[in-house]
Amino acid sequence: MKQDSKLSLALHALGHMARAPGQPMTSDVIAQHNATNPVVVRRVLGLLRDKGIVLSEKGHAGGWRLARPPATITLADVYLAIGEPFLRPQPLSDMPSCAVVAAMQGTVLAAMAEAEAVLIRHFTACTIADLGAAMQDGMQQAMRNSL
Amino acid sequence: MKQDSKLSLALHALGHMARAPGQPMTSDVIAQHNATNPVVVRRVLGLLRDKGIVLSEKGHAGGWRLARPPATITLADVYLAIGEPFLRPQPLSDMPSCAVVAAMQGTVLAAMAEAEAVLIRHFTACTIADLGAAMQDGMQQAMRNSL
DNA sequence: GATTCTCGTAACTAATATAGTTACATGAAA
DNA sequence: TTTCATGTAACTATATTAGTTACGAGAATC
Repeated sequence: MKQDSKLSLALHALGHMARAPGQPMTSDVIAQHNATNPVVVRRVLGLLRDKGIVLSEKGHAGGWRLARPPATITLADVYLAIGEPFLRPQPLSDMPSCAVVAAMQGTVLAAMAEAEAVLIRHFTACTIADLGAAMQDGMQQAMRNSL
Repeated sequence: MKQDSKLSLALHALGHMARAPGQPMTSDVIAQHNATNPVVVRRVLGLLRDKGIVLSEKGHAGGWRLARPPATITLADVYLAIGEPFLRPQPLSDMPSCAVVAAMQGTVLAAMAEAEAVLIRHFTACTIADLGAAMQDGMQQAMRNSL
């Protein structure tokens, strides 16, 4: 797989679920869509379950489905549920022994925090329903190739 | 060392150079300031040299020094010279086979690009001279502990 | 000229993070 | 009872990054 894999895996799965809410998808099917392993899928979607974004059910006709209407789930919800922010402002040392380091940290951390805020603001403006809707829109071409 | 180590190593070194422009610092001294190895320092500062930010000289009284006045070197210059952006918007696949993936990529990449732009805008507003100046300002406490 | 100091760089090792895999337990429906 | 699905631990594989060793080359000093 690739980098940012958790977020893209999650969004991909949720986008499909948004097209058929209530109908469960198995880890196996999702794994095939993403060319990865069912266990990896469970690990990632487990994070979303902990945040009340999806539900999982065992046994026959079990699998994963949305816990809420797709229009109420934003990309920000998913991004934050994954818990691996792109920008992670963390001081190199809590008590910098050197003033240059302290000045540097302050500036860099502030810039990172603001960039992360911009990221989340964008993600808040987009819902899972929007992702699912993309398939109905003028993208029949891609739709034909999709699983 | 830690993550973001190249940028912090570079800014730390440049901050010190800004205090005594023209006076070279050796890789060894810089390495000690950062609890790392002289070779690592040369690798990082070599990137800055390629971008005309610092100069290196061999032999006696050699070492590293600023190639330009500290007030003309912004954090953005350094950040870009390092070549390891915090946000690296890169498509997971150039020709997504699934419309959900395509929609997701578009949204996520756009958000990342904007966040990166915010980051660079902040970094452009701060120069190496500002970092060096932090030592003169009301931080004598930390200054006493610094090398 | 020989020595010493410094960077330049290749090659290797170590540490870390991430993803992938195997294996097995648990629960639910057929 | 069988089958299907998740839950999770433990291990392996891979990639990235930093650290290290070693040695070459240039420049100043002795």
